[in-house]
Amino acid sequence: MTSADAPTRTLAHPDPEAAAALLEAGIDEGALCTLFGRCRVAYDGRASSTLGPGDRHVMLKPDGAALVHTDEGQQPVNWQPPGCDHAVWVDDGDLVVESERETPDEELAITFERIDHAAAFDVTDATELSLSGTEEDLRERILDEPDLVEPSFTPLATERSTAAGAVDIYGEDADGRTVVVELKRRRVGPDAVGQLDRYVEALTRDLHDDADVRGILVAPSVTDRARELLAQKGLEFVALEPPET
Amino acid sequence: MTSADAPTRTLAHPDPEAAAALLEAGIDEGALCTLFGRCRVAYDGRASSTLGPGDRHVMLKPDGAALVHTDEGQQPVNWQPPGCDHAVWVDDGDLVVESERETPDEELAITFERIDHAAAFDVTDATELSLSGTEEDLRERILDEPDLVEPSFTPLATERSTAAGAVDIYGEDADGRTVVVELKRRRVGPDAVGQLDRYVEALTRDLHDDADVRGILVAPSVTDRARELLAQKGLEFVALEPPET
DNA sequence: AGTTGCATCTCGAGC
DNA sequence: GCTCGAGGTGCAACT
Repeated sequence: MTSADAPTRTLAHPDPEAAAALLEAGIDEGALCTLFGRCRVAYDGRASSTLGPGDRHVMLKPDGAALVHTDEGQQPVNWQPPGCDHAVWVDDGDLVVESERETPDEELAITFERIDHAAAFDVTDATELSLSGTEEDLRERILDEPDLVEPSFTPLATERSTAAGAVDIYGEDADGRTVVVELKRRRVGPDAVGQLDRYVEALTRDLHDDADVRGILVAPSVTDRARELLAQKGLEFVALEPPET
Repeated sequence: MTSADAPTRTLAHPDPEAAAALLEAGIDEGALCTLFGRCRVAYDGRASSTLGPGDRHVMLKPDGAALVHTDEGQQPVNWQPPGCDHAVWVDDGDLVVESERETPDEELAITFERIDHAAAFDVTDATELSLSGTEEDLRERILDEPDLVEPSFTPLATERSTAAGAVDIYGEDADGRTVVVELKRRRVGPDAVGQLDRYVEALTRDLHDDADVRGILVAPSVTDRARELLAQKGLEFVALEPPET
């Protein structure tokens, strides 16, 4: 492991200048950089926020993302999306990390009054995540075995576009009636009913032949309120989960 | 800074046993722990996923959250929510980090074949984020100055409950007609129209006096499709943003 | 514990 | 670039 590769560089309790040098080099080289220490954070863009002094972990990604994590929560307390430009400097003895973008105009500024740790990691990761149990898996399950929706259900198209958007599965029932199927990988609430209702209304309008269009919500389960809404709208529910594999 | 405090402990290129010892101690003491190195990841719970070998940054929080970050994206490629139990051991020469919870039963397993860096940070952060530009700010703006919705609009309640859920602002117009206002802090699409429509229908039903209920969507702007849906449903739109401060 | 809706949601696909 | 909907969404408030 030669220093020319310099795959990982760390500094314990660096002064602001040393930390800034490490970060600048790391950002320049496409490294993933981290900081830990006591800092204040200010954000302004789609909204605005300020955060007083506290110990936090900061990550700067080579794609321009920035993350500020406290000791709690899965979500960062402050962040900046990929595509931002990171900049670092020393202001009045404090290390300042700024990450900004345009469209929308957003800026995140982190001011460290104490730096416990700084690091730059060379990172390569071409591997893609393999995920199962998604809505797409549920769709494939139904296309494989349409009777799971109801006997003699016939899928005719997926992602069929309507004036209200694309419906998950478009098909017809044993009597030749048009059926709109909306899929959800998990238990559904009122929003999913509204979505299905929009599609059914749009399709009824599109077909303009007064033939009633059936709407079926397919999900593992429904909340009470969603079930009431379904009844009100004359829509149906079929309990079905994505396959386990 | 004494070793009894041990506020920050780091290891460069530790062997699996040393890393495991650091992590175990850090988890035990409520420290925020990080790892960087080449690893594989497997998740099983609400869905299932696998991720082949690659360089990633792993964070274990004292509240039980776990985050696996690659070089790209704001979101972790794998994670575990707060409330999980972290466990660490060495298996066949590899460091294994596992984080699991029940309700729902979920498990995340990270296997390191190379460890570049391990750290444990003592972290305290009582500071709360101050955020502005939210939907609540928009609501307060309207309650302060109801004419922003329309002249002589009178708010009567916020979060008024209906059979379809709580409406943002419930009030009446200059003619005494019931008005339902749905607020959005940013540009709205079809989903927001569906939401407003649900509330208007529920309230019309609740009041059961055939007095028509007006529905007004208040947001910075609307998409074309949402505008069409509003027209179809006989709902209205008022352009208004959250205050800048 | 379950439900509901907001979020600086993020992210990807389609247009 | 915008739009739309999925997401292992997370998250807080409320029941």
